[in-house]
Amino acid sequence: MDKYYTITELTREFGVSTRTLRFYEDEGLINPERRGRTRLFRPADRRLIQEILRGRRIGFTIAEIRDIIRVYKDPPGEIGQLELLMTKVSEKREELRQKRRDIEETLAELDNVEEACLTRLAEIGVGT
Amino acid sequence: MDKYYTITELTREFGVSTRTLRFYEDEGLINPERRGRTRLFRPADRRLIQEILRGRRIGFTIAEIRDIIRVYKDPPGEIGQLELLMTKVSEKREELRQKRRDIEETLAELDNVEEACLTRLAEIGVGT
DNA sequence: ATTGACTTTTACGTATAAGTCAATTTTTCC
DNA sequence: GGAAAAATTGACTTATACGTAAAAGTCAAT
Repeated sequence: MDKYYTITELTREFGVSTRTLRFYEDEGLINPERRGRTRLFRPADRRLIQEILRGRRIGFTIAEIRDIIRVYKDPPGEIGQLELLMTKVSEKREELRQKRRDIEETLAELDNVEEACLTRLAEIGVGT
Repeated sequence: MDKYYTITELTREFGVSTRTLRFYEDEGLINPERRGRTRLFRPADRRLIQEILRGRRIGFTIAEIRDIIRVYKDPPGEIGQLELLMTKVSEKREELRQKRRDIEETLAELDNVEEACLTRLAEIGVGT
């Protein structure tokens, strides 16, 4: 049987527009099959879209996401390319760790904001 | 004495341009003092800039950063406003937690990418 | 064969968050 | 006090990631 998805099924599941998925195809991130002109998304495409959106949430650019995806499909054969890629991977890793720290700190700050709100609410609530 | 910083000191420290800091001022995120027309940044401004850049790294928009900053300066007096803010805080918290999960997963993936590279390198290395 | 819901392509438009440039002040330093 | 360095402003430009509109094509069901 080999299940496939229509474009709108996926837009609904992931909360994106058809334009977005077609854009990702134009950018070479996904390559759904076709029946006539209509795109047929396979489970593999669906998983890829999940990855793309995850990258997007983290703030990767399309180009960066493309780089990462490409390695899975087809790790480069040239030593220079491989080393370049590994350097990039290291950089990304550092960047992500920094982001994680940023997130931790901001989460702590949100706690403060919330507390300030509660205090203020209490002040107002008592007075009335 | 009360130390203050010039705009270029801060641009160097944080790796942003003067235009960026002025942009943040235009957007109402910071309010450095002036001596004549020249901006004088106090430690408080500096800390604020750190926060702004942290927010930026995480991917917050200027508007969102402004919202968060505003609460510190001046928590709103209206109950409705406070409740609205707390709702936003909750949403942000969820968003950040999602982002943290995304980061964890992507870090794990980068490990795989790296391993694929190493494997490939070994393959090539042995053959030559 | 028509309706309705969906999908396609192409092309141009838009918002965000700055970056760039150039022309002036302003400050600093000797 | 005058040159050099630094800072300011306004206007314009840029890149990314889609949005939107138009004009057809597709398909299943009535």
